[in-house]
Amino acid sequence: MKQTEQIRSLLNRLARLDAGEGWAGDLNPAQRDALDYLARANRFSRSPSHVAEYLDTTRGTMSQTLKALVRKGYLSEKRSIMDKRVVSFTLTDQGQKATSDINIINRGLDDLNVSDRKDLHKGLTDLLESVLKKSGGKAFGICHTCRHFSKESQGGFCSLLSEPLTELETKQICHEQDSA
Amino acid sequence: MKQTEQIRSLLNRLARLDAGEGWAGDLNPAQRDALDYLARANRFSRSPSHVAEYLDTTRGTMSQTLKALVRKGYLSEKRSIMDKRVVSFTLTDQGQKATSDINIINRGLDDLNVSDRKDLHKGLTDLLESVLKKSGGKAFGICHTCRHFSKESQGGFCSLLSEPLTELETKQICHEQDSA
DNA sequence: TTGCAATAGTTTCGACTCGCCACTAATTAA
DNA sequence: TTAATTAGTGGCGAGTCGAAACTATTGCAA
Repeated sequence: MKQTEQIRSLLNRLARLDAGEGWAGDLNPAQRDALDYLARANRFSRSPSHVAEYLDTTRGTMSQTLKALVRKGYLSEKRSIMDKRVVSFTLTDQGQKATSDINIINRGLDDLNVSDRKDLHKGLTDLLESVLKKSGGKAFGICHTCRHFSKESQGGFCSLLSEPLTELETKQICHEQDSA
Repeated sequence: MKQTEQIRSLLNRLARLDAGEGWAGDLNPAQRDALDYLARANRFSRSPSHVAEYLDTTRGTMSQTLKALVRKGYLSEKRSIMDKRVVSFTLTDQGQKATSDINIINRGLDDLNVSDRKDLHKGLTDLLESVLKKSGGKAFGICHTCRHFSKESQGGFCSLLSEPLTELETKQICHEQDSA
């Protein structure tokens, strides 16, 4: 068996072990993935389309998942005033609380030493980058690593959207992020 | 965001990108995962229970998935004579053909250099080992790395099952595998 | 300005996974 | 010879999945 196939197999198996724990509470893995994304995305990146693209699924499927999360009280929904087609989601207190769970992958990573963990992080980051390049997918990187970002005394500024950014926002995921 | 959370997130995102491709043909990701496992498992490790445990799901769910794979012509089913409760699956020609697909993760890995790929492989292997230790899961490792295995001129021998093994079988996954 | 294409989101469809639980049949232990 | 265990199946309700049809809004261009 080729090494690349082994790596792919390991990746999938670890993700399945993670998903097996994703059923905690009344959430399923897909709902948990969506909630985790929304907890880390900035205010320009919280629409059904963005979550769908990040999680590599369709808008239709994601619409259902988000509807379930709203119904269960994890998210609240708001229509944009600027563009009345756009919807944006925010985590409720219950949603915030649900994102801080410790799971089996985190506990497993505690056993690795600092250097190995750093290597693993870099390896996965590099792999994701090359996969996204080949598939044409967006990076969904962190705001302050973007070529449209400029730092200011308090937070920063996005030259693409012409918007000032709070300190917190500069550390969140942006769907427009494009590495400097 | 903590580094362990970032790693978990990367793992899940890569697995989702892989799963997105898993819909190739008339198979869905769960069916493809089961088929991939069966293609690599030895003759003692091809029952619904084994696939279910490997993929961290229930026997009930797996029973359905395997039934779908038989119906679609990817697997054939055989009841054991020794223990009439036991069922074992074998890949048909169509099943064999379906396992050799190249996918986006493999293509992405081609961009990494040999050393980084080796590090990634080791990092994921170590992580899986420590996760399995914490969750009490079985390793499902390769036969010839097992403490019950002894090498012979042609293939080997399993002292646990008291069975001679062909050369090919010593390189397959065994549900009884326990590292030497 | 009207008229049409593009975009954002929703809904419905059929196939299927998922955990859970109840069930049957076969095997093993007491 | 019961009783417990093990292997597998089947059904339930919730929900994911891609695909496709649909509404509403926005943007663009003639």
